[in-house]
Amino acid sequence: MDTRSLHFFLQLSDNLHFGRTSELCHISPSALSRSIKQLEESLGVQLLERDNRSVRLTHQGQLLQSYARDLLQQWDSFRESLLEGAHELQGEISIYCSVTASYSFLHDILSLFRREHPSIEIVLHTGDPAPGIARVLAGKEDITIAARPEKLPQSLAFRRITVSPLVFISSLSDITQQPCSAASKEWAEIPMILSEEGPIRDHLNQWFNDIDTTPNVYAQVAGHEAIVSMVSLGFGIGVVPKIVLDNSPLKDKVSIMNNTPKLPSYDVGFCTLKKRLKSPIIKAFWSQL
Amino acid sequence: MDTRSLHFFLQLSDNLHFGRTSELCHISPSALSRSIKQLEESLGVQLLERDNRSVRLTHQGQLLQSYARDLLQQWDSFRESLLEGAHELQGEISIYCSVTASYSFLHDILSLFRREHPSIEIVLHTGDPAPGIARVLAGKEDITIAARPEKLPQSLAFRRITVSPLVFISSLSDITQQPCSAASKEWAEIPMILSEEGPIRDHLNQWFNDIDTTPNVYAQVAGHEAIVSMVSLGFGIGVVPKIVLDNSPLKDKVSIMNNTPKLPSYDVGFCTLKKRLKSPIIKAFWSQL
DNA sequence: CTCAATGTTGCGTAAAATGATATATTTGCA
DNA sequence: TGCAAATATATCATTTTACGCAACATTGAG
Repeated sequence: MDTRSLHFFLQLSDNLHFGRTSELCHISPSALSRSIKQLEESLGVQLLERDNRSVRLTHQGQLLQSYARDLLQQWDSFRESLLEGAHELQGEISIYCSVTASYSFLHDILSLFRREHPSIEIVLHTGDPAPGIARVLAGKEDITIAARPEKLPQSLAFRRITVSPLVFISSLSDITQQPCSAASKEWAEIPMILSEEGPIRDHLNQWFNDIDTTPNVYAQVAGHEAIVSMVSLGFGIGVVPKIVLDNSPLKDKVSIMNNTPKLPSYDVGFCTLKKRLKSPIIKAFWSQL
Repeated sequence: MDTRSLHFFLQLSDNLHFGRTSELCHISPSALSRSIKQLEESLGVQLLERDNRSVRLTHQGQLLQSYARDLLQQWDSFRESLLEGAHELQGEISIYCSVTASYSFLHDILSLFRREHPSIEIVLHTGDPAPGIARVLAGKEDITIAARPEKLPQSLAFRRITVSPLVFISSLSDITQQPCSAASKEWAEIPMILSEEGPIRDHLNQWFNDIDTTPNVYAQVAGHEAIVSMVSLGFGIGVVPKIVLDNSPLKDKVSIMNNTPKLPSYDVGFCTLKKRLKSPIIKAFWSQL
């Protein structure tokens, strides 16, 4: 079945005349005759009773007439609705980031994006940003907000949002001595609250290595917010990007330590697969950053 | 749009893999690729985002997926219903005859026909049988019950039901003298109630011509039943087929006259266009007679 | 860095559709 | 009764379209 044949049939069923119909359809009479015959064969029923002088619809022909009318009309409507919808981008975009990021950067960006592309649904997952890049690589998410890793896979596109220094934090009420220089061996004794994985953990491992010390890991947690929480309770010293602290309701409960050597800065930004940028939806989001 | 392309698209949208889909559809990958591309062009929207490694549906693709599923399923259902309906004859058959005919012959025939072909609708028009044949010739009716005319047009098929003598009838209470022989000149005085047209009128004209008389026409009416009615009221003498009298509730109010010369018999039967017998519905009716 | 996987494109061939013409049949008219 | 017009269909040469094979471009994995 194709729409062309149905159009021919409809036209023919209206004026019941092969010659006139073939002119209206801009085909030769023989082509029309064959088209109808073929339609009848594909359906297995006779649609028209032909006489050398007249043409009339059979019962099945009448049924097809009304059915085909509906079908074609609905198909046209559907096609139009597709085209209308094509003018504005539609679809879904999934974003993975930390709670902090969703509060700080993402809110403004999403509200702007929503205004520009109201038909794109945004699926937001929050959690520990450390596995964000892995999730993007695995295709589980379109975009993540994450720290730029040491070596960015070539398949990834990265757009920096901000640079935030990594800071050591300790509880205000903590009576533990605060080491200030790399020479101090007291680091080995101080309980540390660290990320399980991710660039920060890598940096810290390097940092401890530089001062020839092995950290005394009190707890490994997932999520920067949890680190702040545990530090504020006096469980130990933690390391978080300063921006996490700025957005934390517990920021008054902890203090920033001024250690040397400094940790590298936390390069935070959007991250997606380069090939996903070919998708108009992702591209629209990306180009708005 | 044709159903084949839609089937391809549906299969592809399910497993999102050109290679596997092309095998399932028994076509080459290139044919599949081109078919989808063509579908996209005909709709004016992109249905799938292709990557050399993956395929995913766009928003419009998802819309088409659900639409096409419905469309194809409904089309299949419709096709089946057409085929089911094709086993038994369906349609309409229009019959024109006199009230008498519908009472006498038609009832039994129609009840049998109805039992054999319950899906054929019967449209019954009753009236003066004289114009019946003209109506059939004009295509206004499929079948009529009528007297066989002197010269039957070649395009008509005729199947006799019965032969009924034409009889003169007069009112029982009528005091007018009843002429019994052709010699009588009194015919010219007797008021006659005649059909407007039709074979009976032709026969009567001939009959009066044979006895060298011109009828005194009191009334020209349409419909045999009306003649009986007027005769019974004593308005004059009429001529009707005997079968009309047999089926008339007024048959006790009139008497049959025994005149000479006799009128020819009324050859009554079914009549239809020969070419209409090619229609299975008409043929079914005809072959049942 | 090479290899395998995958969608797409070029090209030659096969199939299908098309239009012009011829044909069979019927209707209308002289 | 016979002839011309009308009409759907069969036939055949031509054009258009679809198809499959092979080659290609791109990408991801080991």
